Amino acid sequence: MPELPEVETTRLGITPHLLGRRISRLVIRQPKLRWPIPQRLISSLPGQRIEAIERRAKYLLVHTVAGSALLHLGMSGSLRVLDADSAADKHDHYDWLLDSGRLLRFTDPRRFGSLLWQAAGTTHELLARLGPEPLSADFNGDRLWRLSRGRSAPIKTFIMDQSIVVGVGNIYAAEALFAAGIHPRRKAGSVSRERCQRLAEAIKRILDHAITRGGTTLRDFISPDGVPGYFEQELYVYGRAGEPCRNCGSAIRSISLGQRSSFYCPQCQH
DNA sequence: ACTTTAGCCTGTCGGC
DNA sequence: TGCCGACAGGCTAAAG
Repeated sequence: MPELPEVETTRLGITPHLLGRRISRLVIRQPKLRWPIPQRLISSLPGQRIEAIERRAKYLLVHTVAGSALLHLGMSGSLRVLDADSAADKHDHYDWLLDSGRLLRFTDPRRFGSLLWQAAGTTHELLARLGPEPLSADFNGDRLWRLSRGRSAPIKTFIMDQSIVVGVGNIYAAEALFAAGIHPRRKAGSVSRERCQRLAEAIKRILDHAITRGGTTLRDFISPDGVPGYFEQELYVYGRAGEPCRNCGSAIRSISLGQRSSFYCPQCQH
């Protein structure tokens, strides 16, 4: 479910409920997520006060003086803030009880999400090799062009590589390539400097816009406030196989790249 | 050094 | 109605 805009929407939704609150207790019903919830977190987090909430790639970092909890939503995860007496459902894997009388609850049917611990002053291994944030100045067309030289991987696979740029998942990769007029299967190394520029700009514009629209609602994405995202209505190619291109009317095609479905317009993308 | 594949899980949907 | 395979928004680790 969640790509960068959904994670950012989640961050914005939970922050006012969490900031400055103390975590009184953890309730863990299912410790086996993408990785097991570390014992270090279980012993360190209770009693801590939440100092800040940051997003890095698709991770949410909840900072305390002892260290930071890293929360990842995986494919199907979501976070909500509820009253402390709210009954837990089948896929509600952990709760953080807060001193406000509310709780932060993680729900994730597929259990690809994670809850990890980063001790104060250290960087978790999973964050250590991440590429730049797509919305930062560190990520730009020149960098994309430079890193892609000599690379034979499809450009779509390339921009979904978290060491190149973070936060670009299947939906937004497809949309950005459409906006830049680039065929998803084109070798990354054969994309010109000018088109790398356009692609980087498209990634920024589309992600930024999706955040302002509250993320994309597909299947069951609901922001922490219960408001669905509205970006779905603005998709040009993702999930539109056989439907007419909004630009030229050609039928949108679907192909498989690296076991992920990819959508593109055969007329507008080369 | 890069690219590809397998795998972590469950739910849903379409076809028969 | 039920069974079965295909597929789903992420990402890492291992294999090639």
